[in-house]
Amino acid sequence: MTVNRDVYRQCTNECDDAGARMAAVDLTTHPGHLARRLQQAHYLLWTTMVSEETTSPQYAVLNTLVAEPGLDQRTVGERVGLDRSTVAEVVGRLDRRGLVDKVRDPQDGRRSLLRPTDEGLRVHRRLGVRAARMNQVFLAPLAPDEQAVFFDLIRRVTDAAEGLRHPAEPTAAPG
Amino acid sequence: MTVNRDVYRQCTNECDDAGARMAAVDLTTHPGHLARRLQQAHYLLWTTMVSEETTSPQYAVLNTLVAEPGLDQRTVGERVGLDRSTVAEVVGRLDRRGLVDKVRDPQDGRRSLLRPTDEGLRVHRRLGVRAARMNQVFLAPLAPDEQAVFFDLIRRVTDAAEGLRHPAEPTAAPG
DNA sequence: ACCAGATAGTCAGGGCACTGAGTATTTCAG
DNA sequence: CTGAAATACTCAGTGCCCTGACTATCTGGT
Repeated sequence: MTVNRDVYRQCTNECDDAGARMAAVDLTTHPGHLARRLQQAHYLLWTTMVSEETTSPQYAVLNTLVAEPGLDQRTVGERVGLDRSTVAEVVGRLDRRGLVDKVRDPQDGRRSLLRPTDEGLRVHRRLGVRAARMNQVFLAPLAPDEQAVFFDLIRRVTDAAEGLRHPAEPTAAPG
Repeated sequence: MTVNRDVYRQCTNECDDAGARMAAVDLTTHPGHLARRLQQAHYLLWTTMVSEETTSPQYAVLNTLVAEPGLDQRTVGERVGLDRSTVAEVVGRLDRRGLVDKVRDPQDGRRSLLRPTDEGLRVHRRLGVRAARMNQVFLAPLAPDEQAVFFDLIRRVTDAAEGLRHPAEPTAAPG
């Protein structure tokens, strides 16, 4: 009765009635928005429960180098899911703080070979304990079986999306 | 037989055998790492399928202003989950591109009141369609019931983590 | 009317993340 | 052996994201 299409057309700026609202979307059904919120929530918890100076990506890089000392930057990026530029920044910070050792590969002058220093190993060990604790708190709202589902669903979505970027690795000739 | 503890202690830098590996963790069991990967995967898909110039956070802000024109920055940040500084940046960009209108509140000189421009409404409408398509692609690896679980789990973890930051809003005196 | 505290926004600074251009090095075809 | 392509890295530019310090404004108690 009171609200018809003409009113809807007019009220662009003045009123904030059902007309304007109808055009908007519920962000809580947008996975990207949820992913960002999740990531932020984690960031916050990390800085309070794990470390203020060593960030989660830095720990990821350090962890990779503990697992496989002597990796070059490109491979590290592959392992943790970062592009060359970002890896360079993160490694640069770790290097400046004396947590990793960065040397030119004598065999291949393009590469920088990375390995954790003793201090890097110590930091890695210390943060590992704290990170485990933080993960427990972070995942506390989920039952154990839900946590498994949580991991599975996120991994599947992420892997599929990344697959869209790197279509058909040349393992064999496509049909 | 071949590998014992002594070897483990020595090989800090030279070899990358089981000893070093044992100290490292599997990042795929770290929710924070998965969250970051998920967010990046989404970012990538957004820029290719939705828009190169308007980012997902920008769309989130725009969408909020379409739903509730006349909001101030602080409230927008509350809605989309961003702090004041980030909101200021995002709004600044939207303003510079003429997608939102930013005026001083005559009633309260501290506030900036925001509303989408006509161009902002057009962009919002166009991106909404594309975003919906993108979400379908993004969530395609999950069955419909899994998608519901996906949303539910992420929301619960995120809400709980944010609850840790804002403990006990003063709605009533705690026990 | 006044001043202390709360509130909204800005700014500086640090870190993550990407693209695209440019450099150095290696590799491989001819 | 030589030049083109591939590769590893760096650098510039843009944008998101936070904290902490600062400014301007408003509010409430005296």
